[in-house]
Amino acid sequence: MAATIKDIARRTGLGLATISKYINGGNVLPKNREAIEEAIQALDFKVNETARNLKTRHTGYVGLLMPALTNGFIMEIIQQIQLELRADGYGTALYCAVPGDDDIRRRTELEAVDFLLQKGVDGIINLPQNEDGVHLQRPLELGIPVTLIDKQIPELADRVSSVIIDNVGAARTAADELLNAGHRNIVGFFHGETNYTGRRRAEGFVDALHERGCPVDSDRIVFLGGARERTSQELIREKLRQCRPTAVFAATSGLTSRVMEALEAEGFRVPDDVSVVGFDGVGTENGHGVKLYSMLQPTAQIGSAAARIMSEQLRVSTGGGVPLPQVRTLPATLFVGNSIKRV
Amino acid sequence: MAATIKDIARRTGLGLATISKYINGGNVLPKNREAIEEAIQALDFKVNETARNLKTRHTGYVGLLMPALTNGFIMEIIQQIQLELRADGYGTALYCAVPGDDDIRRRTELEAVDFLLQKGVDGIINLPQNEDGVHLQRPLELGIPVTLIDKQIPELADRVSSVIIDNVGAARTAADELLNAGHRNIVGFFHGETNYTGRRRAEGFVDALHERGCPVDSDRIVFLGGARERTSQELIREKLRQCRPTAVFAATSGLTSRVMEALEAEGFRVPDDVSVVGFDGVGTENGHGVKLYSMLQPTAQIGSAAARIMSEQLRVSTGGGVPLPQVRTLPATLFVGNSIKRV
DNA sequence: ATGAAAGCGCTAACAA
DNA sequence: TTGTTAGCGCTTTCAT
Repeated sequence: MAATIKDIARRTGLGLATISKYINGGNVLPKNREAIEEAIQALDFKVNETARNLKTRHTGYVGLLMPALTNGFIMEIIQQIQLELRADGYGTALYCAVPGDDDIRRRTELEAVDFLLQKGVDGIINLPQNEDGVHLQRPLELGIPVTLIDKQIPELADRVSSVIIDNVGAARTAADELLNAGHRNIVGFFHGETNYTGRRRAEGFVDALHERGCPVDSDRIVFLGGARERTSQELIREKLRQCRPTAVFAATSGLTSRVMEALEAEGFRVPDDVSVVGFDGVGTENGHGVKLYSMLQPTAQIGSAAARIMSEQLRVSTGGGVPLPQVRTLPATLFVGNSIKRV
Repeated sequence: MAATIKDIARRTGLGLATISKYINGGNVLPKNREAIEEAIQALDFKVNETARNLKTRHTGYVGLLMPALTNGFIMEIIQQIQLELRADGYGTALYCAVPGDDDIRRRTELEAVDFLLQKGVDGIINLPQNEDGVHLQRPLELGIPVTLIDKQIPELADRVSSVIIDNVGAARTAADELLNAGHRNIVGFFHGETNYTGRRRAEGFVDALHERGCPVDSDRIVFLGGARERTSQELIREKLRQCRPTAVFAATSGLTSRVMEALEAEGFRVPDDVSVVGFDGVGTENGHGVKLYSMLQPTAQIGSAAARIMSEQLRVSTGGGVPLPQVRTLPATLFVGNSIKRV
């Protein structure tokens, strides 16, 4: 049986309250401090967090609610978050959704929140699927802090913090790179017209074209829906045949792979026939000479910022202070490959 | 304030024990059952797991102790494990180590166990870095079940279960494929001579060569150490220059990438100059015509088996029965690419 | 600075 | 089957 503070109290002849106080960093007479420390050593005492939690109504866990673990972006963020939460003493209760179409992902996210609430997490870090934030109503009502990753939810802007990248700027940079190389027939592939990041990136893409006086053809702004890989592959190929672009921008890691496949299937060579800028580092280090230009998201910093904000909110909700919801916007960076040809 | 069983008791006029019994699936008179259900609905009652845990000495969390989240293999296993643990009502307390050399990884794994123990997990699923299992002594003494992934620990064979793949068979399959294509000058790259999976795969590789009467040149069995990427890249290139192999086998996802880079740097074309079989699906879908042959590990099944075994152990440690440590060996499968040329 | 005592919400004897 | 009661290990007033 593990030792309890009762054992420490007995061994030192002190009262429970004194032991408890010491453990929690309170002031204790030097000689008592020594006695307690000795006893803790001798009995190998560790506080029972469950008992403490019952009293304090905390659990020491932060729920990390993410989409299915299917790409490096999510993976790196998770790695960083759990690392930093741990440094602050928090455990990471991981909840990755099942893969599926938009609708499934949204629905499972509701269950996810129930599960995490039932487990009693102190806070939730979430890369949301429900972009209206319905799933966060209950946690918020219960006073459980929420930090968003990758997306903002306007309806909740005054109650939750967000860590996002400058999507508009990222897409703009990508487009600029292509424009600078002289391209005018550029097709941009975006993920989901109803998707926050998809919309923002399309926005930046269009902005850049406008600014440079490049005619914006709505036919060349392509939104592809959810996880219907089969279909989107077809759509990409169709679009390539139809537009015969000299350059393409893929605004997502998944789209980057699919676009590359489609290009190959349609007989486009990179960069001779078509220049490419991708996303999230897909194709930047294949061993075949071609290294894709890519917009790289600062995953470690995103995770880091999210964990830090969460810790802060948690500290605040314990002590005093005001938990101002904040928005951290981080820049994406351009990976310079060799997949762009001047024309 | 959330409702407690006390509230339910008051509202129904029943005793605490009856409510508790009902909640835990005990027999209750039909009319009482209805009353309780009604009250639960009305008061939106949810059991306080912390309080329950304090009493039952469980936490409902399984610690998932993994190396740094740096590749798809680990990612897919984590995805599956947390999915299945959840289905059994368990939360997943994720602990991914910091990246680093072997020594750092081993040391951080010790801290990891401390952390998880302190958080009070009911069981630990672990892809071990300390191949002697020192880090698992304490959990085992405390009666906390442990399930290993990817590696076995002989010293602990009678106390922990393992889920592994048939490493010997996988390497043998890879080598056979190369041998069948007529290759005799084959170099195999393995991860760490002191590494469990590295050794097993080398074993299978050598076995296959032997069986086919192919001379086994110890120069062509190359072990590369930890995370010193810079150096191992150099070593690979040296080896390629020295042996001028017509075929290579890379026994790890990381090695597959590095070997491909080295081949490119040394001017080997795949498959014209050299045939390649890799691991874990790296390079199987790059968009440039060459699709690497690869040994694919059944990640979902590995995760699934690990979670199932853990659930079983947990159930057993709660109730009766004997938690026989078991070893599940799953086969790897060959992905057929176009990176092998007959000679 | 310290100690006594109450109680967090639940489970599990034990009695009825 | 049901209710009473005694804790699980800790924190926290409130006296001292």
